[in-house]
Amino acid sequence: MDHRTGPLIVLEPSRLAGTRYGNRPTMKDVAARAGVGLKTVSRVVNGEPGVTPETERRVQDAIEALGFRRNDSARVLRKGRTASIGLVLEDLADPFYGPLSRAVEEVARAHGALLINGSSAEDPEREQELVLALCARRVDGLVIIPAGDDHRYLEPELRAGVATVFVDRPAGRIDADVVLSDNHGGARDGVAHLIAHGHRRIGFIGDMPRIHTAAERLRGYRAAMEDAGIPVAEAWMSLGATDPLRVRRAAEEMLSGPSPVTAIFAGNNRVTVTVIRVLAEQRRQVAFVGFDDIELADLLQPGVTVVAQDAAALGRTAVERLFRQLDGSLIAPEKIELPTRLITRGSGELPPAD
Amino acid sequence: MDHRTGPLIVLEPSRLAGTRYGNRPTMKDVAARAGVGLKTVSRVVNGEPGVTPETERRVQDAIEALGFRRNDSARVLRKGRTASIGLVLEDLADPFYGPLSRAVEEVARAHGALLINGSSAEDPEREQELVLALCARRVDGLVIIPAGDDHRYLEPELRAGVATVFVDRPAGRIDADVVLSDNHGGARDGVAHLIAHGHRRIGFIGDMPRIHTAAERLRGYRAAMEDAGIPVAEAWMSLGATDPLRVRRAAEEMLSGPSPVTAIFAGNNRVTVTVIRVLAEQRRQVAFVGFDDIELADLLQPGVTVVAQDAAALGRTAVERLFRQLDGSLIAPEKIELPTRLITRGSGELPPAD
DNA sequence: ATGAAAGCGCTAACAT
DNA sequence: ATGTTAGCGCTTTCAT
Repeated sequence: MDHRTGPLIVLEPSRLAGTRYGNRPTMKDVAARAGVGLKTVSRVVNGEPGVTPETERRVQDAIEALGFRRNDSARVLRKGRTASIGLVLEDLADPFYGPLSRAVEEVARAHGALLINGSSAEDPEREQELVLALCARRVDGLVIIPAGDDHRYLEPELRAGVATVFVDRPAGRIDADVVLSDNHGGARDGVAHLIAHGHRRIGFIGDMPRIHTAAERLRGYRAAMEDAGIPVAEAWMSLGATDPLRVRRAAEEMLSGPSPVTAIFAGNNRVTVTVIRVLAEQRRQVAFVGFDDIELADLLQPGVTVVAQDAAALGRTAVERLFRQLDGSLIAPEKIELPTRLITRGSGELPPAD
Repeated sequence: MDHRTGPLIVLEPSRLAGTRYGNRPTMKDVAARAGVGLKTVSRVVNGEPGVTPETERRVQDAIEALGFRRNDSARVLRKGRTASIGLVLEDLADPFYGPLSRAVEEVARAHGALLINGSSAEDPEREQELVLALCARRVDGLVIIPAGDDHRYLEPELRAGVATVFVDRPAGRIDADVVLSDNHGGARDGVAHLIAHGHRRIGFIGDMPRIHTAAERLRGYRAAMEDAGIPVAEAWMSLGATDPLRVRRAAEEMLSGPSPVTAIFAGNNRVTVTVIRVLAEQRRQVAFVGFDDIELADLLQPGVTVVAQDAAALGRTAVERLFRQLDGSLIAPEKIELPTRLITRGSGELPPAD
């Protein structure tokens, strides 16, 4: 993927045929009906002073009679601010992003801004497409959970003043605000927890290695193993897509053979749900720790020990920083790392089976 | 809440100070730099024919040199279509809405439209605020999971041609497209399932009665009981907020006393997670069926029997209908009801404890 | 207190 | 093949 401006027509109205706004009334229409000037209508609509109560009433009546609603497209064009921010994430349906989106929306709302939301489906080109479409709409700011690792295409936008914060994963090849979880430390703690409970043959199953969080968590795994002086076998590590088939195969492989792993560390919540299914089918007890908390983790037998990150805090921190960029109270880009928390529920405290 | 036009300033840019677009280059700037006319730039940017390759290259170079990005606000103002649709739901963080949002986004994307997303937090006023803000931005269409029960405030918008589809719950006091699950039938089937397994004292815990789905599911419960000739005690039914404390108390009450319920039917996924926790603490085995499927329901002991609805299909059906409204191939509003599916996993097949 | 005129950046319609 | 003009609906500026 290059970062040329390229064909600018990213998202086209396509089949959206039809009449312009279905002939909506404008301020001009309201003015005519109320027998006042256009500017007076504008004053009333925007609650500006300088209108007698009597005039105001006439205008309000006209507004209601016509079903007038201010056209914010025109307003935005004139004012230069859209009061909207864009959120680009990987998949709206992933439960990890639910609380994050909500946190972003809440803060945006508090600042009077709307949220435009899009999924990259973990595809760097689609991420770029989306981000540029949002920029074309002149969103005031962007919260990006990046799929790609080269964001130089954003340089003109940053220069033009689009507030931008990257979340969950760092920006690539540009200098920008970033809010992350302590992926390395969290994974290291989780694996160290397994080691402390007597495990030495520990498997790691994670997402695709090009994803920053996956790579960092793997590093954390390696660090914990090295700290304990345990040499890591290649067969204990499996990175790749998080679809159930791939993960299942990876887990089953680690659990078979002459010296199977006695514990598994899962790199994210999608991996966790599949690994737990596989472990439930095993005769032998296998210890487990997963990155990301999941709903009902406490009710499974055994309870699922996890390294939890605070998705809502990630979103909140990011968007708060974004609005501070917008009001000019922020100078240099920064990297913020939020701590993770080990929650012990049973699965991570099982002893080795052999 | 009235449905007057009211103060139109719903979401204001507030503290979003700053310069207009940070002085972004316009087509005029590009034209000047490339030494061509404004319209030629427009042609290049929009991939229209009638530009020699040589001229096109000059324009492209100028675009890159200046970091130009078309201002879609201006474009929208001229064209009358925003190529965006609004999705108003209850809570972005509720796992039920994840797949629904994603389905809406996917179809929107296929039609070249962006998604603007907002949560009503189950507050009718906030719903109206959001919807009207979206209308002011001239979204081409709205997908609404309504919190309120009076949508007459939308009449001017509908007349103006804003495509609108209600999902999960019906529209109130206006004639509009609606896509629902078969809440009544699903609940009736779920409760009948419990009855078939020998239960007679069955509790129902649901969401607030003013929410359509909650009321319908309660009706389904009553229907099943009546079909079986079982008189329903008031103490067996509890409707209210879905916060864990309220639900816990309701469940514990039904399970205590001289003749406790032997089975519980939960009205939605939020209720389910709490009731399952309560049941896990009971000495006695209590049968359970919940409305909405939940992740890992198959791995709990016993597996959780549910009446599943297809959230993605709800979203997809709704937004597809919306685009058919937009391209004019739709005439009268319709009510579409999608079937639910009973998934037996164990908890619903337990016999009565007494 | 009210209004007229200019112009935000783009596209449509019409020249050349 | 390319450019000119008008105007989308609003806000800004400046008169009255």
